[in-house]
Amino acid sequence: MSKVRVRFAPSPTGGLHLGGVRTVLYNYLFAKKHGGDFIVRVEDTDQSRFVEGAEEYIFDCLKWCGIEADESVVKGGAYAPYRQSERKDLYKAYAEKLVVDGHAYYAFDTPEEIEGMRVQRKAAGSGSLQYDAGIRMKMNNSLRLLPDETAALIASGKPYVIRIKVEDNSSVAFTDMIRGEITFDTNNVDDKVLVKADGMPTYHLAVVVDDFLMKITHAFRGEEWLPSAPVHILLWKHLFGIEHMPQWAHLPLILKPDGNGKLSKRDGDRLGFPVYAMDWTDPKTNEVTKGFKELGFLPEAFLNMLAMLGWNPGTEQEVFTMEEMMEAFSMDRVHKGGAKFDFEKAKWFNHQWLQKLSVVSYGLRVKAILEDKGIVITDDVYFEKVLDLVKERCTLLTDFYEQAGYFFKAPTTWDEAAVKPKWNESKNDFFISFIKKLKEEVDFSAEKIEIVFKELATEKNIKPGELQLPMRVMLVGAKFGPGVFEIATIIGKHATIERIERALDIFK
RNA sequence: GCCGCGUUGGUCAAGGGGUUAAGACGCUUCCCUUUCACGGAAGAGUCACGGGUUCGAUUCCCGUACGUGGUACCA
Repeated sequence: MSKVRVRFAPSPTGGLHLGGVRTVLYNYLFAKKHGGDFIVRVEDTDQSRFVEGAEEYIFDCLKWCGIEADESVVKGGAYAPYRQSERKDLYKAYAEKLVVDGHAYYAFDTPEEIEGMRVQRKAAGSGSLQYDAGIRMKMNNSLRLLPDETAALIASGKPYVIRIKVEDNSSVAFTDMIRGEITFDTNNVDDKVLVKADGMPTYHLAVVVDDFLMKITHAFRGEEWLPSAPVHILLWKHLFGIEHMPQWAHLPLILKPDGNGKLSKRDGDRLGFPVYAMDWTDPKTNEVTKGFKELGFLPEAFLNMLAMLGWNPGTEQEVFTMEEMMEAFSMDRVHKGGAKFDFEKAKWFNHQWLQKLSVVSYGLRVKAILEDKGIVITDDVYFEKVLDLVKERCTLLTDFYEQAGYFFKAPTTWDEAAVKPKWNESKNDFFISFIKKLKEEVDFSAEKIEIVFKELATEKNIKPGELQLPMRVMLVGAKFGPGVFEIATIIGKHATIERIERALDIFK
């Protein structure tokens, strides 16, 4: 068997959606598992939808995911160029060949004429509104026109498209790696446009030509392409021979968590979770759409979560490294049905991965986030102590700031509602005495502080429990976080005393 | 409308003619913790429906329902 070659073929029209990343992943896993090549080909044949910066953004996302293409517009390769707009002239020749062989034809119909045909067919009660065998001999195309007329029309500069001629009363079948045998009746397949009036190929022609030229062996794409598969198969048959066609797999869709339908960017905005891999700024409106990266996801967790959304190894393992995924992945274990996206589960994956991270790696990532918030780490020993204590409390990288911010900045607001209602003179006394004792204390370990605290509480005849919450609020500002005495020992004697004194002013 | 694809707890899912129908997320309760998380334990919750085939169907077949995708000179 020839070397496995797969491709991801995005259109540079905006942010990179979850489903797109998953398609990348499955392609990549499959390629690497079989020692093959992963190619990224940019499908920019629709100039009207082209968005500035989208292509670069897609590659940034891949980079963040740690996925590098073996061949692409940035990397180059033996089959360059990898941008379809730069391959424009190539496609036309294949379409012309199809015309010569009788598998395609020139069509001069204007959009209005086509629309008119649809209205008429509908009025006549036809089930089909397609441009197909049932109607094409009534349309303005080279099938109906005399050769001279066609030639004259083309020579006159009349805009035209090239359409595939789909034979009726036939069937086309192929084997999908996920779904098995799929058959289509050609009566339901219309004469799709292959070359547009502007000379650009449509997706249908371009994928087939490029997959052939780039020697693609396996083609994986979203399920939304299934209905147009017969067109592609027919093209393969007419142009290159069905035996050279790649093996297809149509991946299940990722659905919105609530209600019905495919997950869209709008669902993320509405339900408060990201849909794009990274922040995407629309160049026209400057509107920013949140990405998983900026929200505090680890790429490993993001990919892991995506892998499990539609694929399952059949074991109980859920947390996978890229290497483990490559090992375990197989296309026949990909689900047929779409899966609803669950942000809670996504966060669970991130938590798992965060805990797997080494202190060094965790620290590096967290530092960057803190710096964005204006906290610069100067004391690494101190930082590591904090990290060790707070590490497991974070689900997202960005949680670290709220979970540990008080280690770097004294609180400026306090949860007074949690303290004041039960605050009294004797508690105030306790803390004043406590400060005194702390000042004398040389051993400022958590254990020692706790002993001092509890002894003093007993002496003053107050339950330690009633004092711990106020103490926590004094040090943290709120009622969360690790053990109070551990916090105290880390921030140190000076800061502990200072924070208690400060809060005492507020509480009284 | 027409065509394609799909349907195991709320969600992701394993399984597959005879099982107490895995596991995970979420949820509830308890333990840990005089905070909040984490962690540990327990619990509730399911084979869309109707016909076949079969000794037996959640599993196979056929319908129905529902969902989803396509039906563009978009990808």
